[in-house]
Amino acid sequence: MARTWLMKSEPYKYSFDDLERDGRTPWDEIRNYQARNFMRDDMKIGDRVLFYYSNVQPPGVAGVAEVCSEPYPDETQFDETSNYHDPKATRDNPRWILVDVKPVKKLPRLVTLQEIKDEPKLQDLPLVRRGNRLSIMPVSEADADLIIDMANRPGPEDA
DNA sequence: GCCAACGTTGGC
DNA sequence: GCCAACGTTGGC
Repeated sequence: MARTWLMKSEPYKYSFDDLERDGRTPWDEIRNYQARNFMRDDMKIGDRVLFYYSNVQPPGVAGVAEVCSEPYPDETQFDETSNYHDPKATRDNPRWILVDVKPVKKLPRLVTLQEIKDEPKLQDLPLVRRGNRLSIMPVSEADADLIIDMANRPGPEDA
């Protein structure tokens, strides 16, 4: 049974438009064990992904993507010139594992964090809970469906 | 730019 | 294995 995930990206580094241009991308540079474990242990090809814009004004969900590879090592951990180089990682014993993601559809508009906070049905989303710093988190099918649905309705500022 | 809330590191 | 110090995330 396919699941849904929310994955954060800073759009000035990598946006949904970039993903559409590239066709697919390795979800690299994740250096958090919990986020890695989701990719390594729980994600399956075909799982749905909500592509979330963080660290911008306003933050929110911009598009739908899909997991499109088995887990494999993040190349940036082996690159000594990268900020994400991990001296303790080796080819035989890689520490950071990722999956590839491909675009499905850009949402008609951004569903903002504020809207998600204002929606009573979405209060169980890890995103709106205190101290959420996870860059990858599971989302229930119902919550994901609702967020996608919200993108097809007018935003609060259009009301 | 600030800072709260977290995760990680390393000395002990 | 504890925990203080430090670094990072990310909304505001």
